[in-house]
Amino acid sequence: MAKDRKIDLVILGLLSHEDLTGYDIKKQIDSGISFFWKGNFGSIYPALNEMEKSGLVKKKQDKKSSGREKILYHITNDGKKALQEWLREERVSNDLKYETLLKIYFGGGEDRSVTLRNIEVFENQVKEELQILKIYKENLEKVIEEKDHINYYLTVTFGIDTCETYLKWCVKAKKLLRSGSDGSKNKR
Amino acid sequence: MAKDRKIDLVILGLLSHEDLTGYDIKKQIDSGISFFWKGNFGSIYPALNEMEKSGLVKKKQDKKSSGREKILYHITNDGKKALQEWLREERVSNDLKYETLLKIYFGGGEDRSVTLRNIEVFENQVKEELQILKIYKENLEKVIEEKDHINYYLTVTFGIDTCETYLKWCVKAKKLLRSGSDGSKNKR
DNA sequence: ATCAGCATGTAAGGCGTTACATGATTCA
DNA sequence: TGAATCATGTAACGCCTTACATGCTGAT
Repeated sequence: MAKDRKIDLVILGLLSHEDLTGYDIKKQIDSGISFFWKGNFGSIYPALNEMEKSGLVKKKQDKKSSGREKILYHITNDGKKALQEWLREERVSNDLKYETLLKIYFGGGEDRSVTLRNIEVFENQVKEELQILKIYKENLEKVIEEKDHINYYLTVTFGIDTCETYLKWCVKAKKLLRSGSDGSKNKR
Repeated sequence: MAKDRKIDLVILGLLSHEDLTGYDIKKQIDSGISFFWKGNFGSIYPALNEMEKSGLVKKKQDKKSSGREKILYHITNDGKKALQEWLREERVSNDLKYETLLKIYFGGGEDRSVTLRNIEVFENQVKEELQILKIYKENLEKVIEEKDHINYYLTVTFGIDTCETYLKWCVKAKKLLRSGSDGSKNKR
C-alpha cells in the first residue's frame, strides 16, 4: 500500500462493511465523513486500481444483466489486515488548515471591519455545517443500538461540539473587536 | 502569484510587519501559527524566489560586515496589494484532516479498546498543544494594547477554546464507549 | 427529448513533504 | 573540538485537485 495515502485506508474502512463501487465510495465519503475528510474521483479510482494490484481489494464485476459497466470492489483478507494494523498504529497526523485563522492573524494591519467580515463569513459556514451535522445525528440516534453506530455517533458529536465552540468564539471575537482596546488608528 | 499557494500569503503577511529571511519566516510560522498552519523550507525558499520574480517581494542583501550569506526580504507595494486583496476575498477553504476521527469512524469493527486507545492518543496530543497555547496567550496578554496583538490573541483563544472542547469530548466519548450500549460482541 | 444522476476513468498541474547537500557561527 | 543553531537551497517523490472525456439510465 502506498505509504502515506490515507485515501487507501478510507476505502478499506468503507469496504470492510460492504462491497462498493468507486462511485458509491465517493458518495459515502461525501455524506458520512466530509466534514473532516474529503475525497474525489481523481484519487479514488487510481487508488482502487493500485490496491487491486497489490491484493488489498478484489474486483467483482456485476453487470446486472444489462450491459451497464459497474465494478463492485470487495475487501480481501490482506486488506482487512492492513486496516486493522492502521487502526492500531498510534502515529496520527491531524492536519488542520484554517485559512480563516490565517486571515485573522494577518488582518491586524487593515481596518477592523475586514477581520469582522472574515469572522462573519466563517460563522455562516459553520452554521450551515452544524445544521447538517444535527440532522445526521438525529438519524443516527434512531439506530444507535446497531453495531458500529456508536463510532459514527462519536465523530458526529465531535463535529457538533467543535462547531458550537466555533460559534461561541465568533460572538466573543466580534465583541472584542468592536469594543475592545484598539491601541492604534485601526479603530472601528 | 501562484493561484492556490497559500504559503505565498503567509509570507506576505509576515513580511508586512518587518523584513525577514527565509529562515526567520520558518521560525515565525513554527512559533506563531503552527497549530493551524505548517510551513517548511522546501516550500518557503522556492516561493520567495518566485515572488521576487513576480515583484511581490524584494531582496535586501545584508552581509553584516562578515561574509555570512543571509538574504533579507522586503514586501513591495504590489505585495501589500496582493495581501490586502486576499484579506478581503470572502472565499476561504478551511481544510481539516483528522486522521484520529477517521480511525474512530472506522473502528467499529474492532474491539472497543482500539477506539479507546485512539481517543487517549488524541487526548495526549491535545493536552500538549493546549499547554503551549496557554503560555502563548499569557505572553500576548502582557502586550495586548499593541497594534495587531488583538488579532494574534483571537487566533490563540480559538485554539484554546477548541482544544478544551476536544478534551471534554474525549472524556464524554470514553465514558460512552466504556458503559454505553454495545449491541454486539464488541463489548469491553 | 432532455436533464439529473449514475458510473468510470485520464491528464495536467500544483502543492507540499522529506531528504539531501553545504557551510558558517556560537557556545560549552 | 564538537554540537547546536543559523542559513540557503535542490531533488525526488507523492498526493490531491481540477478539468476533461465518455457514455448509460431513469424520470419528467
